Amino acid sequence: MPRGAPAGAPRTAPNTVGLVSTPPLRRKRATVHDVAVEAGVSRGTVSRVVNGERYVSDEARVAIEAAIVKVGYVPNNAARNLVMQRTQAIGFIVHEPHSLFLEDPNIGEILLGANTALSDADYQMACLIVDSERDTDRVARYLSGGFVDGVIIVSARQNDPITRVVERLEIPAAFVGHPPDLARAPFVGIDNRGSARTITERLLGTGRTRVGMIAAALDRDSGADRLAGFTDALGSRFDPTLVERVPLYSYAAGRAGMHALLERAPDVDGIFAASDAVAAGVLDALREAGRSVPGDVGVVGFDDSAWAVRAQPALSTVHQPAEGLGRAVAESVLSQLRGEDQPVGGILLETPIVWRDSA
Amino acid sequence: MPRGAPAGAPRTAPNTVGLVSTPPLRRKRATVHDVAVEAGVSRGTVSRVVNGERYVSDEARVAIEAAIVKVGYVPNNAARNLVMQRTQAIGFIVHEPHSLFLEDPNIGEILLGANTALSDADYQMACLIVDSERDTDRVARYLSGGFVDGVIIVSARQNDPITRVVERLEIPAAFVGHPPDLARAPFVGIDNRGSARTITERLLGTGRTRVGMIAAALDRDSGADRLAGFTDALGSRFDPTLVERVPLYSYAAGRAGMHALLERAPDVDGIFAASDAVAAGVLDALREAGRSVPGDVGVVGFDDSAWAVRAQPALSTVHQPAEGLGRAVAESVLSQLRGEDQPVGGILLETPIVWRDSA
DNA sequence: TTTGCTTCTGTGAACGTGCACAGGTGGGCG
DNA sequence: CGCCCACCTGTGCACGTTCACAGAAGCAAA
Repeated sequence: MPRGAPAGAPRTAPNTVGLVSTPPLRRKRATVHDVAVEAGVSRGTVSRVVNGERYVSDEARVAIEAAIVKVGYVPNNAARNLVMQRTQAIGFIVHEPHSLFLEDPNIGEILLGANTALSDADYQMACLIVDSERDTDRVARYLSGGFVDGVIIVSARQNDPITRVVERLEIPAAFVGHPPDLARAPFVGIDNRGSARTITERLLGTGRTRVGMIAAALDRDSGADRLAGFTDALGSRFDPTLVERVPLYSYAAGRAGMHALLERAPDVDGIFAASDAVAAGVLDALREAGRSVPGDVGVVGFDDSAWAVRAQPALSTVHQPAEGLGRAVAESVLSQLRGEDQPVGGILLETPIVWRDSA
Repeated sequence: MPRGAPAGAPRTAPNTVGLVSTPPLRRKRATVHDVAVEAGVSRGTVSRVVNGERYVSDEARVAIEAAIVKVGYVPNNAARNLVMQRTQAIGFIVHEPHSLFLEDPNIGEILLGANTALSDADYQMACLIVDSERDTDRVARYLSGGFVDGVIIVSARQNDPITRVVERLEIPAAFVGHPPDLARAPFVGIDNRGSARTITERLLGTGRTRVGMIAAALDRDSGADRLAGFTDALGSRFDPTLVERVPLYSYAAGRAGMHALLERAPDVDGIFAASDAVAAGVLDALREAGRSVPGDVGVVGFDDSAWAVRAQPALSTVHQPAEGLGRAVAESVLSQLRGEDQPVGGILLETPIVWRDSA
């Protein structure tokens, strides 16, 4: 990528030197033509230098590079986009209510990671947050309008109308998390099932014998996979009565779920919570029931979010590399744009376990 | 006059009819020219209809509108931006470490609000997160490159180099929070001082006699103003030994600060924490020191973030209309772009007090 | 009839790029 | 010498839009 170096000397007006005072309006930006005149070459040669093509003499190259810094040339994106038939923008689609967008720390980190990768590649990120039905229409129209070259989709639902639009338009796309109804779309994610199995095994390793789970969001692949991993780890010791299902990855759901589970199985001595927020609710429920953690009950969470360090005691949990996910999903879209063929089956990132005080 | 437009018949490819099967590549988007042909008018008239200008006959208008939906015309942004000399993008600059960007709930909400207002006005938002020195250079170069028509700046520091660049380039800009070194820049914010005074008065109204403050981020106007409001409320009763200063609006800083304050003044019975995150740290520190809340000590926070409802007990706090701030700051930039003159002195939004259980 | 004004329409010229193509040089090889 | 090829350069066109301008039609007033 050519980087326009910051201008050194201030430019004088290109037109005739005269007495007419230049009005202090918008000073015009230097174009490739100005650079060509300054360097004594043609537009085409400047273009070749700017885009790093072959077949330019060293003499011309140094003259042009000097001219570029002298006139302070920066390529005009609109003109370039027009002729190249692209927009140099990637849509970042989040299909969540606004409130969850804020409460879920992962989304913010994914956004950050994606933004970093995109801006490194001189792409812009267009945030499209889908909350209401109205938003769905708006985003669908936006996508059809060709305002973006590709899209990143976070937390798509089953039968998501947005996914349909993307599919129909054949826009390069990549998902965070596995979209169940689109087998062929590239995605990045973590091994929810394997990670859940591993941390459950660690929890079992502390000598617990009655280990239960607060399972959440079973309509998502992440929720279902975490439950599956839990089941894997327990093997023949698995007891379905020790699993409490709650709808959302939330503090409130975790607290309510734990109360319900304690009612049913007071002898439980270990809990795998489907997320850190759920685990925070579990901790409070246990405290309200007079159980100590990790003395009476060991608790582990999932995500390694701000909840984890903030909880009391601090949570043992699975670290989710959210920023890395964002970076990876952006790279995937960028790679498609470059016309490279994609790895089948998606990419799974590592999820180290962080062991703290709660188990 | 639409002269015998072949309405109805499907359009064949413009090139020679032959046996060469059209490759299933990118289908070309309809242009203003296609619409003109379809409606039997000229490009200029179509342009006038699209941009809602005067001097178009009703006859032509309906024909063009029908043609637009028929061929599925969407204006090409790159072409429009090229000729209009604009980018239709607004930079959203956050000068914070990545970690704080995530921990501070306000920033996410401000982003959301700004994004809503911007996309309603058909503007794109380009997120520019300044963390390292390297980022500063990158963003400065980006701004100089003319990639945005205006900027929104969140939490600028004193002597911020980014602010300098914006100033020099004379890009339309608006700040969230008052930038101390730029008297003339439009900004939106809240009345930190007044709000701090009000909630401190409420706290005093519960009968507390030894009320202290954990003051944070005194290098920002928000931090300094909150301390000033606290001082205002106490008047002659103000005791400087009851103020503990911490660097950041963070949980950890709040907890450490409260421990330090308790060491110095064990008889404190009320605390105004500079933010909810700080207040959450204060609550934990008090619990660790064996004090009950609100029994022994009343605690109030600031922000009404997710921390507030999540804390135990739930925090009494000042509600910060973060989404509204985002919307307002975006409107300010948009208004400048329209060439309207700006209200001097900035805009302050209302900050209702939310009274919960912690005081 | 001429003149002037308003309303409406079409046309050519930008805007700043990238790319295809033509053309020019010089050297190696038959 | 003639030919081909690799290297280098300049020119014209296209991308899709907006805008300024010219011009036509209709009408009212001189």
